[in-house]
Amino acid sequence: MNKPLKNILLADVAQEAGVSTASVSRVLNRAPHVSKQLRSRVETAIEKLGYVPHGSARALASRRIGAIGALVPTLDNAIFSTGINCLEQRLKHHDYRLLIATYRYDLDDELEALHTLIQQGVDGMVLIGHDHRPSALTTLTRRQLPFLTCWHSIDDANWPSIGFDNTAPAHALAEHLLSLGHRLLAVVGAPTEGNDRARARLQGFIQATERAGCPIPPERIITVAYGIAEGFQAFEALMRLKPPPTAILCGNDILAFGVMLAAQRAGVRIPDDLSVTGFDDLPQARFMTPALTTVAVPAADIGHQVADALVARIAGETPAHRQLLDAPLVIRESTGPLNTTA
Amino acid sequence: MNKPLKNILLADVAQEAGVSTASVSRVLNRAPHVSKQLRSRVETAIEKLGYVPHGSARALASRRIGAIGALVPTLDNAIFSTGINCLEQRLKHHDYRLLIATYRYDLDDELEALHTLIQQGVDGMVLIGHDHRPSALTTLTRRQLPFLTCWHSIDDANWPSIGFDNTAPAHALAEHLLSLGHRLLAVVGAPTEGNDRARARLQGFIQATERAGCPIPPERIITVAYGIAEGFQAFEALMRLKPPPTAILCGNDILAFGVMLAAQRAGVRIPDDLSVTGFDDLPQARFMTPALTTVAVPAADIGHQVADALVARIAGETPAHRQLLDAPLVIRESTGPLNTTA
DNA sequence: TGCTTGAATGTAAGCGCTTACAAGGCCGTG
DNA sequence: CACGGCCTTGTAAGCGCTTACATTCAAGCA
Repeated sequence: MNKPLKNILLADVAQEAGVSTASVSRVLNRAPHVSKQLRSRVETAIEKLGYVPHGSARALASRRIGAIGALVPTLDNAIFSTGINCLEQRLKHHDYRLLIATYRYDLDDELEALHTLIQQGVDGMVLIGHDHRPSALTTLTRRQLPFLTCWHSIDDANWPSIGFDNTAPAHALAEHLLSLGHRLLAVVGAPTEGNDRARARLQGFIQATERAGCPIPPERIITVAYGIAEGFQAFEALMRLKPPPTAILCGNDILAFGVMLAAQRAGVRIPDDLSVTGFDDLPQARFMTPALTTVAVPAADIGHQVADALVARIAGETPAHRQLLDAPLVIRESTGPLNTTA
Repeated sequence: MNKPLKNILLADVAQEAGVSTASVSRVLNRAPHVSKQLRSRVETAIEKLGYVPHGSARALASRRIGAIGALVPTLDNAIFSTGINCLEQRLKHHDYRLLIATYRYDLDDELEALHTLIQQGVDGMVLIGHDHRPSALTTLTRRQLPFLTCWHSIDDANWPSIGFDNTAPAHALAEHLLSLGHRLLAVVGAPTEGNDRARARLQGFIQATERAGCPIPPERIITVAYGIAEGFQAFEALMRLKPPPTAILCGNDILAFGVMLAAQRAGVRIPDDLSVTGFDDLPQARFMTPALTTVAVPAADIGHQVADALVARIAGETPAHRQLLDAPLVIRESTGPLNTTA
C-alpha cells in the first residue's frame, strides 16, 4: 500500500468492485436505489484501494464545491473570531467547508476578494454588515449565489441579514449614563469608514445625548483603531480636556479595557470618578474590576444561525430576509451615579 | 447586461475575440508567447462579456485549486486568530486562498478534517504543532502534499516546522521566579491532551524547578481550559492552599489575566504578595496594572513565514526542514522579589 | 400467462477548462 | 532563394467525476 494514492480513480474502484462507475458514484453520494450488497461491495473496494474522491472533478460535474466563503474585515478581533469559529463548526455539521478572506475594512479589497471567492466556486457567501460596494450586491444577485450578511441588521436594507441592531443598545447605553446623572460624556469609537456597525453605535450615542439635550461636542468624540493601546491613549487624551468627562462610551470592549486600564494606572477610580461602557461583552468584561457595563453581542448565535440559514438557502429554501437577534444591555459595575462630591 | 453571468464560458470569450480557446486560456494564465494584440483582444472580450473563469474546471484541468488548508485547534484564541489572520493576508499576496478547519484539540477530529481538506484538493496544508495522529503524516506524505507545521518546533521532529521552542522560555520564566527568591510556585496550565505546546511549557516549568531542587508538587499544578474565567477560578483554588503560592506560572496570557483579575478582586497585590507570569504577550499584557511578565510569541511572523515557505514548497522548492523563531522573555512588573516581610 | 411497473444498474455524454502537440508564419543565415 | 528554427496560434484530447437516459429484471396484477 505504499504507492502514491493520487492515481486511484473512481473507475479503479468500479473495476475492483465489478460494477459501473455510476454505481460507485451513487454509493459515494448516498443516492437512493442502491442495493445493500452493491453498496458494501463498493465500500470494500474503496477501503481496499484507499480511494479518495477528487474534489474538483466532483465540483465540476455536480456544480457544487461543498464550501462557502466568508468575507471578514479581520480575524484579529476577538468577537469576529468567536463568530467565525462557531460558523465553521456548524458548517462542518452540514458538511460544508469554510473559505475565508479578510479585507481590513477596505471595501475595494472586499469586492476583489468577493470576486476571487466566487471564482473559486463557493456555494454561498457570508458578509459582515451592510457596508459594501454596490456592485457586490449586483454580482451576487446576477450570479444567483446564495448569500447572507450578518452582525448588523437594519430594517430597510437590501441585504438579507442575521444580526442585531447596533444603534438601539448604544442608545440605551447613553441613556443609562444620562439617567445616572452624567452630562459630561465622551466617546471612544472605532473608525466608521466601511464599518456600519461602528457608525450605528456612534449614532446611537449621539441620538440619545442630543435627544436628552446634552449633545456631545465633536472634540469629545474620538475615533481610534481597534486595540487596547488605542483605548489606553484615548483615555489620556480625553482626560486632558477641561473639564474632563465623567463618563466614556466606548465603541467596543477592547477599547473599554484600554480606557479602564489607563484609568487604573492614572489612579482614576471607576465608577466613582469615571463611568465606562463597552460593547461586545467579551468573556473578560465580567472579570474586570470593576466589571464592565456593556452590550452582549450574540456572536456564537450568529455563527450558528448563519450556517443553518445559508445552507438552507443553498438547498433552495428562502428563509426570512431578516432575522433580528437580541443584544441586551449588561449593566455591571463600571457605570455608577455621577459623583457630585468631587 | 442583466442576463445571468453563469453561462458565459471561455469558449464564448474565444468566439467573441475570434481566437481559439487555448489562446484565451493562455491570456488568463499569463502564459508566455502571447502577442500584445491577441492579449488585448481577449481582454476586451472578457471585459465585454463579464466572463469569470470556472474555478473547479480550472482546478480539474490544471491540478491545482489555488487554496491551502489550515487545521487549527480553535480560532477562539487570540494568538491563533492573529497568526491565521497574517497567514491569510500573506497567502493572498501569493494568490492563494485559505480553507480553514478547526478541531478543538481533538486529534481524531483533526485527522478527519485533514481528509476532508485533502479531498477538497488543497494545494498545501498547515498544521499546528507536532501532536497529530501518526496516520496524518502518512497520509500527507503518501499523497505528496506540501505541508508545514507551525507554532511549536522541536529538533528531532518528523514534521517540517516553522515555530519556536515552547520549553526553553517556560524554563526561563521559572528560573526568573526562582532567582527572585520564590520557592512556593504553582502552575495554571492549559490541558496537554493533543496539545504539545501546553505540554512543552509545562515541562519547562517542571524541569527548571526540579533542577533548582524545589519541585512543584502535583496539587499545585492545575490544568484548566483556555479562558479568563478559568484563570480566575484557578487563582481562587490555588490561594486556598496552605501555604498559598508566592508565584503562579500560567500557560498563557489569558489564564494569567484571569489570575490577575481574581487577585485584584481578592485584594492580593501583584507583585508584592504574588508574582504572576503569562505566555503569548497579547497586546493587553503590557497594559495591565501591573504589566504582565510573559513570553513574546511571534504569531504574526509565523503567519507570514509559513505562507512564504508553503508557497515555495508548492512551487517545488524544498526550504529548511526546520525554522526556529525567537520567543523572548518579556519581563515586566507582575513579577518581583519574594516579599519576606509578609 | 402476459403485461405493467418500478427498482437496480449500466452507458456514455458532458461539466469548463488546460495543455501536449501540430501547424503556420516569419526571420536570419548560408 | 531555400531552409532551419523560433515564436505564435490552433486543434483536440483529456482532467475525474455526475447524471440523464437506457436497459434489465423481478414482482405484482388481472
